[in-house]
Formats: sequence, structure tokens, C-alpha cells
Amino acid sequence: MPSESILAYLLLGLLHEQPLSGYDLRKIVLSTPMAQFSDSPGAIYPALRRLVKNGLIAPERAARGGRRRALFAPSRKGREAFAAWLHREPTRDEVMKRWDVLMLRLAFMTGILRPAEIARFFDRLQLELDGYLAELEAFLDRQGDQMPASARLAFESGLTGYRAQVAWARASRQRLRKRRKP
Amino acid sequence: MPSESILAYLLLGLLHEQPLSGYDLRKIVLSTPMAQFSDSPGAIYPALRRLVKNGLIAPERAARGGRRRALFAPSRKGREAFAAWLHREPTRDEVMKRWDVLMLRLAFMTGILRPAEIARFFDRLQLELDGYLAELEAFLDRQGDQMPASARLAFESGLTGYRAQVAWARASRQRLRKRRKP
DNA sequence: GATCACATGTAAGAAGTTACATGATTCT
DNA sequence: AGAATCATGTAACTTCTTACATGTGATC
Repeated sequence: MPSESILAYLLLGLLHEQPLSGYDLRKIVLSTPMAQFSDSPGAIYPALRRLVKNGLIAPERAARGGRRRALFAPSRKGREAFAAWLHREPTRDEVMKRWDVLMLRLAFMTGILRPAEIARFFDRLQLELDGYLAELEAFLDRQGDQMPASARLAFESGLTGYRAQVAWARASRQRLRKRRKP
Repeated sequence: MPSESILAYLLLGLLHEQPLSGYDLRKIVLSTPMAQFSDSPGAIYPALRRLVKNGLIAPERAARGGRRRALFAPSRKGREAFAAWLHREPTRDEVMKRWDVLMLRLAFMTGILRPAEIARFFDRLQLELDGYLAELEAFLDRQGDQMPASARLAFESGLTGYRAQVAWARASRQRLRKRRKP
């Protein structure tokens, strides 16, 4: 079962709400601030064709009178693959290098995962976040003195960012709990 | 003049302090938390060869008795190219999608750029950061209500992160000013 | 002498980038 | 009709990933 690219999952997720064309998808990706993903036709159209080839989406003949537009909708297999992707537990590696992907997964969870599963995502996230933050702080203790001034500033940018995310995760988790028993 | 890949600039920067082998570079990248960059041999060795081909680094014959190790050091052209890279002004696009690259540049500045130039980097950074944050907040005002709950959380993670970076940038800029007149 | 860590490399393939190409439809 | 925009696509190139290959010096 070939794992899809991030962009492919993004497209697959967008298609869950309604059938869309490649052009629609490009516009959405372009106008959505949370996606630093590619809106170039050279990325989107090949990704769509891969999804079709793998049976995760299927073209819908749009009888719409206007221009030719190939609308795509996820297949059952596509929905399953997407749900499986959302179910993946956040790893330390993702926390370190692919925070954007974690947030992309989170963004799509409502309506597909149950609240308890979203809570589990947050639990895992907090665990790995805390662990990584501890690593960073240990590194600062060991190496902080020897770092050039600007390197230290850059490092502190990272620290600051992760500390903010820890606070965000705690607050979000809290809010989830409240919403479930209002 | 072909612009190098990010990884190539990272290697070029590391070589500024002392001649290193590909293996050394891999170990440094692997053990340094601020780099989410690749430490795989399939990325590093080709990148080194590109740098050699472009005349930015040159091998040093290490007469060291031990194992064969190809040590590389930056050429004059390499130092110039690296300084030019550090001099690039932060763009909105980089603030949005390549924060890691901006921090990589910052990390290497001490000793190569003058304090006033580093201050300028921060000024530009604050400008683009403020601008982008305003964009995000405007987006939230417009679309916030219609966002699914988890999408909203993911969006807020971004907001939180950028707000933290704004504070970090302000504090860092402040510290720079102090350090210059102690 | 066998084995392990060091050190460098390559081959195949995935995926994205830039830039261009091509029609169709709507607008003026 | 001519221009602009919609909509899809392709070609060439770059870079990274994964996985394997190779040899050498150190270690037991």
C-alpha cells in the first residue's frame, strides 16, 4: 500500500467536503494561509493523477454546462486511507521536523475522528512535545555557552516556538474536554 | 550563478569554522537540534560534490595518518557566496514557509556580518512578521466562524507560534542594541 | 582473522519547481 | 473578433529518500 505524499493527503482531505476540480484545489491551497503547500499545477495535477491511479479518488463527470472541469471525489478506499492517515500517532520526528503536517492532520479531524480520538492525538502530541523540549533545554545547558551569539538567538527562537506550542496544546486539550461536557 | 540548495549553504557554513569531512558534517547535522536538514549520505555527498564543482569549496589533502578522509574548506568564492546568502533580506514568503531557513541564516551571522547588518535582518524580519500576523488575524476574522473546530485549533497553533516569534524578535533586537554599547 | 565502526559513494525513484503549451469559454 | 481568464497538462531539472555497495582501519 503506497503511502501518499503530504500534498496528496491535503487534496484528499479537501475533496472530503465536496467534489472539486484541480483548479478549485489550487485556488483553495493558494488562498488558505495554513498551507505552505504547493499550489503549482506541476504539483497538483500529477498528484491528482496518482490518487486516481491508486484508486483513492475518482473523476465525476460534471454535466455542468460551462467549461470542462474534471471534478474528483474520494472513493471508499480513499476515505479509509485518509482516516488511517488522521489516525497516525504523532511521532517525535514529526514534532521536530514536520509540525506543519501534524497541524494539517489536526485541521481535518473534525467530522472524521471522534472526540476521544482527537484527545488521544493531543495526549501523544503533548508527550512528544514535552520530550523534545526537554532535549532542547538539555542541549542548551550543555552547549549554550559555546554558541555564537546569533546561533544562540536562532536556537532561542526554536525554544520559544516550542514553548508556545506546549501552552497551546495544553489549552486546546482543555477546551476539548470542556466541549464534550458542556 | 546557480543558487545553492539550503543543505549546501548549511554545509558551507559549517565549513567556515574548520575543514571537515563529509562524515564529520553528517555527524554535526545529526547531533544538532536546530537542523531539520538531511544527514543522509545520499544528500550530503552529492551536495559536497556540487559545491566543489561550483568552486565554492575545495578538498584539502589530509595527510593525517588515519583513515582516508576528504576534508573540505570554503574557497574565497565560497565565502563570498555564503556572505551574500546571509545578506539576503527576509521575505514574506520565507517568514510564511521557510522560517527554518531564516533561523539557519541567523545562526551563522555572528563573525561574518556586522552587528548593524544583523540588526537590519531583525528589522526586516519584524516588518514581515507583523505583516503576516496581521494577514492571519484578518483571515481569522473573516473565516473563523466557519472553520471546523479542529481546523480552528490548528490555525491557532500557527497564530500562537507567530505571536511567540514576534515577541522573540522584539526581545532579541533589544538585546542586540544593548550588547553593542555595554 | 573476523568483525565492527568508519567513511564514502551510487543507483533508482519520488516529488516538487519553473516554465511553457494548449484549448475552451467568457467578456468587451 | 480579440483579449482575458479558466483549466489542464507536460517537459526538463533539481534535490532528497531509501537502500545498497565498497573498502579500510581498528578491535577482539
